[in-house]
Amino acid sequence: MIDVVLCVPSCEGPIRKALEVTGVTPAVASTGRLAEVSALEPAGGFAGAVINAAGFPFTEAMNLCRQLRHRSTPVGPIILLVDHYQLDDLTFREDLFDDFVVGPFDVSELATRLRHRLRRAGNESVAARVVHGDLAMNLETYQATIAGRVMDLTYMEYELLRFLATNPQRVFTRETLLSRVWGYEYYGGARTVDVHVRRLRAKLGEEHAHLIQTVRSVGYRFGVPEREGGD
Amino acid sequence: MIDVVLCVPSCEGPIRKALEVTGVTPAVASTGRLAEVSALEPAGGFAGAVINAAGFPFTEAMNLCRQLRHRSTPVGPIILLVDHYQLDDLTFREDLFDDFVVGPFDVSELATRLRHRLRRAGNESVAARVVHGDLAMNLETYQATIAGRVMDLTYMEYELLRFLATNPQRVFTRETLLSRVWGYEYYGGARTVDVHVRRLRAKLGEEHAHLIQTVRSVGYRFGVPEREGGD
DNA sequence: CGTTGTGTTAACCCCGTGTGAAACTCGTCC
DNA sequence: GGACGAGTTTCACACGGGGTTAACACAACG
Repeated sequence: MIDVVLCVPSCEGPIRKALEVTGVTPAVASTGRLAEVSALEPAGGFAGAVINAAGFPFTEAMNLCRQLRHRSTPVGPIILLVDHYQLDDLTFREDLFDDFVVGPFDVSELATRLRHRLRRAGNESVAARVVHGDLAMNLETYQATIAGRVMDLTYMEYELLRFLATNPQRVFTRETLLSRVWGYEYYGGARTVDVHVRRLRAKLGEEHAHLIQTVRSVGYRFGVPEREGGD
Repeated sequence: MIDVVLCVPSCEGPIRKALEVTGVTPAVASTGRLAEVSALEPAGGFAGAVINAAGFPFTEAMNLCRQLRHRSTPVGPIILLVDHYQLDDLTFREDLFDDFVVGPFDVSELATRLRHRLRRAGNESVAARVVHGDLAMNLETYQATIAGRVMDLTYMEYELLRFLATNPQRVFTRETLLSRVWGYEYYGGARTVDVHVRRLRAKLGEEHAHLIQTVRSVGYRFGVPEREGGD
């Protein structure tokens, strides 16, 4: 399951970067009205919220915090982005938020705080992922699932599939794959790639084997087959 | 009653100012040895701790955090002072501290965080137990049980198992484990991890040995090898 | 002193990986 | 259309390197 973090009123620059690094998906609510927020909410609720009180009337931000806290389905940790001059306003409002960052916002600090709060809230599944159709690869657990079934991949198989899946629809020659997946100074036969593709297709299973397509006399491509000539 | 906050290794400049503003009394421990710390402790225990990891060997600071957390009379919130380049080192150590400030240290931010954590203290508690399947670890008494049976773990075994169990499903390289569990940079000796894993597996017993899985040419992972949240 | 915990070294074992050859498929040329 | 060849799939096997294991060295502690 992918964690969704509420962002108000926007998710630009360092904020988006920090969310990416942490491995969570932003849901942007520009106004911060409860109705708008609720419409964005995933089934399991938000994993957390990042509220930029610096680009927002401060009392509105506080109201939003209060409302989020009082909902029936509770939101995860609330992180406030504030300017330095707003620090005093936080006093006696400690219960409305869980952490805060002082601008100018730094990507690593923001990411560290996000991770800190999410993990302290018992959220284990903060992890970078590659998801493409029925295929999901968790980069931190080294596990890949196809249509929910765990694939038991070896190291090289995993690396190859990861490379292909992170560049869907693109065709790679065997030489490119060898240099990018195996290493730049790898010296070996091009047949190696074929065999690994074959093993991957076998583990993907009959119905998903076509996810890796052969482009004759060129190389291999990952993704659902497209119509020829449309690309 | 006056709140006393432990300060390591010193309490100068903005730190002292922030403590004054917040209205708490500092107790300075220059070395951070547990004996020195205990001598300073007031009857009711420390209200919190401010540990300057920037002016301190980082792993020593982490060890101090760990020891403070494991004491019978618990310390209040632990706030870490770090330099920007140390942010990455905080990952996977989220349980050891409650908040942090990135240098150069600003008086108002530090004071705000102190106040925030002190007022929130009691509301949130660090899990004193780690439970994962048949494994239960009591972080205060250093006891671990597997399927009800007490495991007689040594310090390092316990720390390694705790680290793995608090980050289930995630794969760690031997280097990461060495730096995060052992705490210092290691020269050679990656086999050390293997041996400790082997000893842990032996103490887990035949039927639970698989709780620590080997991910070939990557590292080790804790957890049941079942399907993950892929859908 | 013995005991216990911890890290190192080296032998052993096994799995993943790469390779060559055979079988097969597809496109092309006569 | 059939023959041919280039490209691809499939298979079996050998090798090497990573992992496991046991035994040892050494420090800390009583």
